[in-house]
Amino acid sequence: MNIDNLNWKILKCLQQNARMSSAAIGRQIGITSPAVSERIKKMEDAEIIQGYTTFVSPFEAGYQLKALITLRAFMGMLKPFLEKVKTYDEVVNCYRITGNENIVMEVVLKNQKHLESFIDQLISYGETKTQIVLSHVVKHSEIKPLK
Amino acid sequence: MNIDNLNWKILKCLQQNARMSSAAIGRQIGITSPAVSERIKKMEDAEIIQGYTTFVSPFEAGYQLKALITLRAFMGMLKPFLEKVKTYDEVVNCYRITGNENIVMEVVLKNQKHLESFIDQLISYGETKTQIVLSHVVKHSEIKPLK
DNA sequence: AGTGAAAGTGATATACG
DNA sequence: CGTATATCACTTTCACT
Repeated sequence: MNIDNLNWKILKCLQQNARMSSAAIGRQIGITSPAVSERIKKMEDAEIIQGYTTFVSPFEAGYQLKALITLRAFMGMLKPFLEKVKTYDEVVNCYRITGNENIVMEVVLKNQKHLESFIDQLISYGETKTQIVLSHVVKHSEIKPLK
Repeated sequence: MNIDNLNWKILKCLQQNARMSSAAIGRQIGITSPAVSERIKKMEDAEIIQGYTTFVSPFEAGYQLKALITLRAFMGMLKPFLEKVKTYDEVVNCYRITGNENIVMEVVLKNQKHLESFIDQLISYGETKTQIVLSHVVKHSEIKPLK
């Protein structure tokens, strides 16, 4: 399925505010709300739109630390880790990557003690490297059309 | 502002589907829709809720490669980079981190050629390390209450 | 802080260019 | 693929608790 100009305008609106009504989107781009709703539904069915989420402030939720943790899995420990990682509340994102290191995780933590106990849970799976996040410079910037 | 049990239930719904109506949330958690709307507005004002977004498939949008790029900025080049990075369409996330390396970016790219030209744009700011993302194992998992 | 009711607005289905 | 209309659902406001 192709993403035409109108759909890109809809995606721009929805990426900026997923709770925007079809009517409001329609007013901005110059079509009626049923037309917007139909286009959204088709993009959902085609999995161009993969879902809608809410950004909850980790800080306000009590997570005062953010870190990137890189894991170099021990022999035979990557597969068990890929299952286990889904169960950790601390892991917001987890990427499997090429190279000597296998995994990069974005994690949220209460404090240094929590970081320590979290890393302790990882040591059976492999060697870890921890980088504390000082600031989230670009946050989920929107996907734009290729030039 | 505190996040009580009811607000956590609302946040759970909204993190799973930001387009869920207040009425539908109310039915699930046992309060009326005006009560839900009011709680949502208060969490927005308190910046517990930082926004609502839509996941657009980078693949469907023509970005067939995802990578993590680490930057070790040259002396005096970090600040200019922190401004410049906001203008790159390829950068979905950018973190400033502790350690010898200053920056980790999650980037989406059309193909290897695009990766090459993107890295070329970075070399004036510092040394880069590129890790291709094989799979996004955990994708924006929801923020949950601390135990 | 939550309910219930009224008014306005939005969503959805259908018929039609 | 879009509009127009009608019906139903949702949101918002407000008086009340």
